[in-house]
This record gives sequence, C-alpha cells and structure tokens, in this order.
Amino acid sequence: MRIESKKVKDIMNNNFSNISMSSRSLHVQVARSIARRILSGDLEQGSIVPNEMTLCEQFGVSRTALREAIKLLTSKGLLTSRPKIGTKVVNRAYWNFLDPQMIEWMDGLSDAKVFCSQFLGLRRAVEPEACALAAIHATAEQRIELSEIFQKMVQITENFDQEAWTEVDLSFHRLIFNSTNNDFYLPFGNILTTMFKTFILHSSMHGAVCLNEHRLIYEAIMAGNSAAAKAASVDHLQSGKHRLPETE
Amino acid sequence: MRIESKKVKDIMNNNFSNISMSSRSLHVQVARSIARRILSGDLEQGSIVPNEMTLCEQFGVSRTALREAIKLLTSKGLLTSRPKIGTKVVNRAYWNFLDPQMIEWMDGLSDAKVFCSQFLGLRRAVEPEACALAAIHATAEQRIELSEIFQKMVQITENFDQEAWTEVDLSFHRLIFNSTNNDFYLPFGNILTTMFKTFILHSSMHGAVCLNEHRLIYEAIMAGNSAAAKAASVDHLQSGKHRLPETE
DNA sequence: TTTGAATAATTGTAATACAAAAAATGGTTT
DNA sequence: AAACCATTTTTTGTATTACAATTATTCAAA
Repeated sequence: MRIESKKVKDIMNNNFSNISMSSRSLHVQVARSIARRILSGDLEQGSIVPNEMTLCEQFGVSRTALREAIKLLTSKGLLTSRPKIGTKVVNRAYWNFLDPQMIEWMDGLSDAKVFCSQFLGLRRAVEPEACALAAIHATAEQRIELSEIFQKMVQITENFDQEAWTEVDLSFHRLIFNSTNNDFYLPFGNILTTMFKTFILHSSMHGAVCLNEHRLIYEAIMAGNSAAAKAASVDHLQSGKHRLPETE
Repeated sequence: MRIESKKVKDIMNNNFSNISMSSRSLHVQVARSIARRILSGDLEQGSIVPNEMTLCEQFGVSRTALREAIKLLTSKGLLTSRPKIGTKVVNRAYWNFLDPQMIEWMDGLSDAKVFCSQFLGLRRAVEPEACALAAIHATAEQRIELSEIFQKMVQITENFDQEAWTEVDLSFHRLIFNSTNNDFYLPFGNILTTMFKTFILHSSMHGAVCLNEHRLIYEAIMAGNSAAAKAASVDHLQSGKHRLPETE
C-alpha cells in the first residue's frame, strides 16, 4: 500500500493544505498585488486609490473579486473605504505587520537583511519570556511532545540534513510559544515560521553548537526553571552570527 | 467661528474616523457574530460551518455580504474555505490574537481578568525592549514629541482627570513603540490601545507615583540610555497592582 | 454669509447565473 | 473482488446587473 504521508498528515491535522494555499483564489492575488503597491510606497499613505470600477478594469476582474480583495486589505489595516469618498490608504502606524500574510507580501520589497534584523529585534524581546513562561505553564502533554521533538533534533544532528533540521527547529520554537498557554504568544509560532519560509533563513552554524543551545533551553523548560530557560534563550538569540537571509 | 475640533483633527490625521468605525457595514456585523461563535468555542475547531446559503438565511443577508464577512474571518486565521468541501474552522494555533479587531471581538467572552493578565504577560516582554530600542533609535522629531507628551502628563497630574490621563498615557506608550523605528513593534501601539478601550483598564494609582514611573522612562529615552529605559519599563510593569479590568 | 435643498460620485448590498473544484457515486474493466 | 474511470453532485469562486445608502459638491435662496 503506497502512502502519501504528507496528505494523510494534513488530514489528521485538520488542515486543508500546509500553508494558506498561497494564491489560488483570484481575490487573494489581487489583494497581494495592491498590498505590495502600498507596502512599497507606490500608493502613498493617505491617498485615495482608484475607484472600484477602475481597479476592476486594471486587474481585469469582476467587482465581486476586487471587493473581496479590498476587504482583505482593510482587515490588515492597509485600507479603509467610505461611500462617495473612496478607498484610502491608511497611515503606516495602523498596518498589521504581525500578520503572517503581510509578512509574505513584504518579500522582495524592503531590504531583506534589514527586515530580518528588525524581526530579530522583536524575537529577542518575546522569545526569552516565552521560554520562561513555558517552563512554568507547559502541560504534561506539551513537555512530552517537547522531549520527542528534541529527540528528533539529536537524531538529525547526527547526520545533518539542512531541510529536516529547519523543520524540526521551527516545530521546537512553535511548541514553546504554544506551551506558554498564553493566547498572545500563540501567533508568534506562525510569524516565525512565515519569516523562515519567505526569507529563507539559514542558521550558519550546523550541528553541535546549535544543538547544545537548544539543549539548554529544553532542559531548563523541562526542569521548570524559568530563569534558566530565559537565560538560555537570550544566549541562543544573542549569538548574532546566525539567522541571516540567504540572499547575497 | 465655531470649531468641531475632533472632526478637523481627524481630517488632519487622514483618518476617516477615530477607530475602525466599529460596525457600520453589514458584513462586519456578520463577521463579528460568527467570530464570537468561534472564539467562544460554540463552533468547534476543525468543524465545517453551514454552507453559504444557509448562513445567508440565518443572518438574513445576501451572499455578497456573507462572503465578505467570511473573507474577513479568513484573513484573521479563523476560517478557511474550499469548493465542494465547505468552510472550516481552523485550529486555534492559527488564530491571529495580535489583531486589534480580534481583541475587540473577545469582549465579554473569556474572563476579562485572565485575558488582561495574559496580555500583561506579553507586555512585560515587549515593552521594556521597545523602550530600550526607542532610547537608541528615536529620531529628533520623536524625542521632541515625547517631551511634549510628557509635559501634558505633568499638567494633567496637577489636577487629575482620569479620561484625559488615559488618553495621554496611551499616546505616550504608542509613541515609544513608533520610536523603535522597527516595523514589528508598530502594531503594539494599536494593540495596547484596543486592550485599554475594550477592557476598560484603570491604573489604580493616580498622579504622583505613576507620573514618576513615566518620568524615569522618559528621561532614560531622552538620554539615549537604553539599559535604564528598559529597567524603568520593567519596573513600571512589574508593580503588578495596576491595570486590572474595571468590571468586578 | 449662511443656510438648505438638489445633485452626483462612490461604496454598500442584493439577486442571479454560471464556472471551477473536488468528493461521492456507480458502472466497467482487470 | 479490486482497481480504475467517467459521471454526478455539492459547494465555493467569479461575473454581471441593479439598486440602496452615504456624503461631498454644487447651486440657489434667504
């Protein structure tokens, strides 16, 4: 019996497809296109974008599709509409940069290096505290899962495979955010994953060193030692050599 | 000449109305209603919600409006749709709790006390680091604006007015997030504001003490002393007495 | 100058029709 | 019986048209 393990796993996880199925639907494609015009500064903050019919013609889509695209962008804080006035680009201060789809849309617009180091600037704030909270609040099941994941890390390190390691690394950090059992930390799992997948981040250090850093975090959380978990995470993120974008 | 200062100011700021104009449009009302069913657990994760025509009848709206509502919820990570299958509630791990509109929708669902203390759990991670970054990266204009805002705080403290103080307090913290000049910190200004407006948070300590805490943050940032700014912020947020929900 | 009614431009909502995707069905072949 | 393939069926996706609601603009009147 041949197995399509990925598909089966997706079904088990109640996911339709791994990620947000990229851009199958028309309105998402249109939204992405407009979003990038806004994010790049092509459409200026505070300016009124062309009216719906004009945009329909520009993109060659129906008003239905276009309006759904605009609703999507409104939801991200990029646009706001009113009858008779039109649809306006809102001030940058209201853009939801913490939305994974927004992050995908940034791909190739701003300097990836800058963008990633900015992200690291947030990660350094959030993740150590997440580790500290996880050490305290992780459930029994979550601790079991964490040890299973760390086991995998050890195995992969033995004969190193970049892709497999990225996968398990992400699931490691994602589980930590989940293990805070704090709703406000949950989204960072997706944000981190999206950052990795769109700006292909490689940890320049393979194997031993990196595994050791993870081991320190892992053991501190398992021991319920929040201070140690936090310190280990700070150390992990401060060794500023790694996690630079692959390009250039 | 009579002045409608608020409206004039809104026009100056390029805002259509102060906040996201709540629920003027039909599709937002529908979205809110469905969102609350999901957030409350009434609609279970992984389950398929009724098909579009059924929902149209339930809400008494057209398919156009209903679909725009669903697109909004999809954008927040709550739903995902596919032809022939239907629209499914996605796993909680993918919900964007860092979206201001999502936070509004939580009002009255979960225990406000728990929710607010969870938020404080994130704030304690993010805000001290934001202060540290602001101390380093704030522009000249931002430093000027910060001192103006602090001036206002002093004035308001002299004859205390709760509402006015909340207003200026929020603008103080918002400006700090902006002054990091880091895209990923920007959204926290809106998140903080939304948390305050929907879960009416009162700082139990008025006047002098609180002003002093802000002064320490303010002076450290102005001096460019990131370590001191961070420490002052930690202190400000650790005095765990304040910022509890008003209800009960 | 101010007021107020008419106008016009744009988004908001509705209704209908058809296209596309994909599971489910059932019959055919191996 | 098992595998395969075309057919059917269900649901969302897109297009089109029409009309309602909102509100800036215009222009006339007081």
